[in-house]
This record gives sequence, structure tokens and C-alpha cells, in this order.
Amino acid sequence: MDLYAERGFDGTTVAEIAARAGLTERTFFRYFADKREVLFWGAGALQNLVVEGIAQASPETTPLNAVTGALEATEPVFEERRQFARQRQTLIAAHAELQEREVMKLASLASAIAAALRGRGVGEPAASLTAEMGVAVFRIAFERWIDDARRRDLREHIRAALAELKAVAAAAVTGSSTPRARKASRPK
Amino acid sequence: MDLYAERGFDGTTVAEIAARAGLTERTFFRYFADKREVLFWGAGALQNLVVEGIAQASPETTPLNAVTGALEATEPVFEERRQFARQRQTLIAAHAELQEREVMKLASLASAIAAALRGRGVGEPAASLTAEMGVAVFRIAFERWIDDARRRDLREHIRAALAELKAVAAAAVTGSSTPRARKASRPK
DNA sequence: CGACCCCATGTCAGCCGCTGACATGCCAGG
DNA sequence: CCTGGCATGTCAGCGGCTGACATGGGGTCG
Repeated sequence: MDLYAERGFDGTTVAEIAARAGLTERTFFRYFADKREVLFWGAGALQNLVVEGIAQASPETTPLNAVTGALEATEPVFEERRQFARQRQTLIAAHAELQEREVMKLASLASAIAAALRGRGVGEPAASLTAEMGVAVFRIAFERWIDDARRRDLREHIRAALAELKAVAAAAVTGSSTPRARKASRPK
Repeated sequence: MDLYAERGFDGTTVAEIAARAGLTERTFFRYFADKREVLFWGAGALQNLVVEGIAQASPETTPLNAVTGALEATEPVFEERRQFARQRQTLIAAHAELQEREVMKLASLASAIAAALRGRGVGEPAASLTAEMGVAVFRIAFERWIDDARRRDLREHIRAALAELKAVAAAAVTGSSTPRARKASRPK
């Protein structure tokens, strides 16, 4: 992170990273598949956490709610790390190659969630769609949590985003052409 | 495509691609940012199509319906290209690097859609969430269209996926813990 | 009609990411 | 004390990707 911050992502060579860590370039590549991966350490663990959360949800829980519930449960992982998350996001936002990786991790999360839902008996187009919605909610919530001046909880942001999503979907149900569309979504 | 099919993606060198096209490696890189990009030719055009579609939708149309409507309108682009699309998907499915790029294109599409929605006055968390839902629907629909033995229209698949999504979201609204959850989603 | 310019392409050299093959050294268990 | 395994290092090399400069062909303008 230090190096990436100092000289930018492109400006940093793997040899330098390795050196600063007191290692060889070769060793770096034994731990990380590539230069980007080092910024996504722990994504796998997070994914497992979510998957387990879904598996353990009470069987009466609705699929989408099970997903967002499990996502809320990751909150302790991020608390305390807001500052770090912020730095990381800015770095990623500045480099397409990093966005690719980020978005890929989210896709992988979505597919793991879909699998977990199937494990609960949810059928197929539904499982994937639900997973996708859950991830969308999380992504938005995370973004807003990162730069929320009022420092509200990640969970609150997740709940808010979820509510918004439900509203949008519901609006689309009633009218294929009703002017009642936009209603929630207060800015800022 | 031929080369990638013959010797795999990794096994193909840019020099070879360029040669087969009667060009220099250097020239290849003047047209494509990298080795992967050549498989995503036209993604930009598609994105524009969708954005325009949204902008032109009647103002009474609900956001989500405007999005899926615009997506349906891309159907002519894909018709006739099913075989090609299939090959492409298998190739992508086999290589993580290609999935990254694919998923990135979808993310970019989502963010363009969100912008288009904002242009219609949709507020912010709603715009992004709607865009994300639209892309999710499209992704699923596309997948199913590609290997639909009954050769149904892309539009049909989009409509089906959209219906399913609405059902899932609606189910989650009524009960935070109602056992009524799963209901749609017939397999196969 | 020739001078000129622009743009597409080619040439060349070089950096750096990433990999395979092999060597070395430390630590644990018998 | 030997031995086998595992983490790390060394080395050489491929190939993606880039910057700088050269070349040529087609169109424009004086």
C-alpha cells in the first residue's frame, strides 16, 4: 500500500514490493498470483463468511433477506478499517486493471452466494438473480459507508440500500408505464 | 477467434494474431489496448445503443422497465450471431483473465445505464441499483439464450428473467421471515 | 503540378510481469 | 544424526506492452 501510494500502481515494480518486504520477486509470486492480487488479500475469507451466514439463516427467511443478513454480519470485519478501505478504494478507482480485479471478486462472491442459495433449495434463475441483487446492495452500501461523514454503521447502509432496491422493483411491478416511478432516493 | 480456438488463449501470441491478420504486433496494439480486448470489439457500440434506448423511453416509463426495454432492443444485434456468441462464451468461461474483462464491460455498462437514468431524473441510490438489476437480468437472459435448445428470442428470456427478479424482490418485501419465499423458478 | 502534410503502418530497443527448473538451507521427526 | 519436506533464493527466458523514430502513400493547397 505504501509503495502504491508513493509511486502509483504502475510506477511500482514487483521487485520493489518484494524488496521492501524483505523478499525476492519470485517469492512474491508464490504468494500472490499477480501484482494486483496483493490488494485483495482476504477476499476469500470474506466470501466464506457470507456463504456460511446464508447457510445458517433460519429456513423461513426469504432468500434476499438471508443474503443481505449475511452481508450485514460482515460488519465487524470492516469496522476499524474505514480509513484503510478508503485509501484502497481511491487507488482502485484510479486504475482500470484494479477495477477489473475488484469487479471480478464481486462476481465470484455473487456466484458463491447463488450456490449457497441453491443449497437452501432456491431454484435457478432466482438464485443467481437474488445473489446479484445482494451484491449490488452491498456494493452501493459499502461505497456510501466509506465516505459517510456521519460515520453510520455499514449495516445501516445495507438496510437502506436494500429498502431502496425493493422500492424500485415494486414500482416497476405496478406500472409498465405509470408516472409514479421515482419516489425514494433523497440525494446526499 | 480461429487462433484462440486452435491453440487456446494463452497459447496464442500477439505476434501470431498480427501475422495472421497481415499486420505487425505494434499495429495490433494500436487498435486494441491489450490481447484480450480484441474479443470485446463492439461492446462500446452496444453500450451506446442501450443508453440511447433509455433516453428515448417515454417519460412515464418506470426506471427498471426503461432499462430492460432498452436491453430488449439490442436483440437484432445478436440474432444471427448465436453460434459466435456461444463460442465466445466458452472461451471466456475457460479463462479467468477474460472473465475479468467481460465482467468489467458489464460494470461499465451498468454505470452508463445509471448515468442515463440520472439523466431522466432518477435519484442516486436508485439509479445505480436499477442499473445493476437491469444488467443482472441481461446477463442471466443472455446466458440462457445462448444455450436454449428451443431457440427462443433473446427478448423472451429478458422478460422472463425480469419477471423472476420482480418476484424475488416482492417476496422479500412481504416477509422478513415468511416461509412463503421460493415460488417461481422452474428448473431447466 | 509539385511541395507538403497527415495518418497508418513498420522497425527497433527495452522494461517488466510472470514462469519453470533447479539449488540451498532450515526445521521436525525418527 | 540422518532424512525428508517446505520455504526461499537464483537464474534464465518468454512474451505483453510501450516509446521513439522512420517510411510511405493519398489528399490538399498554393
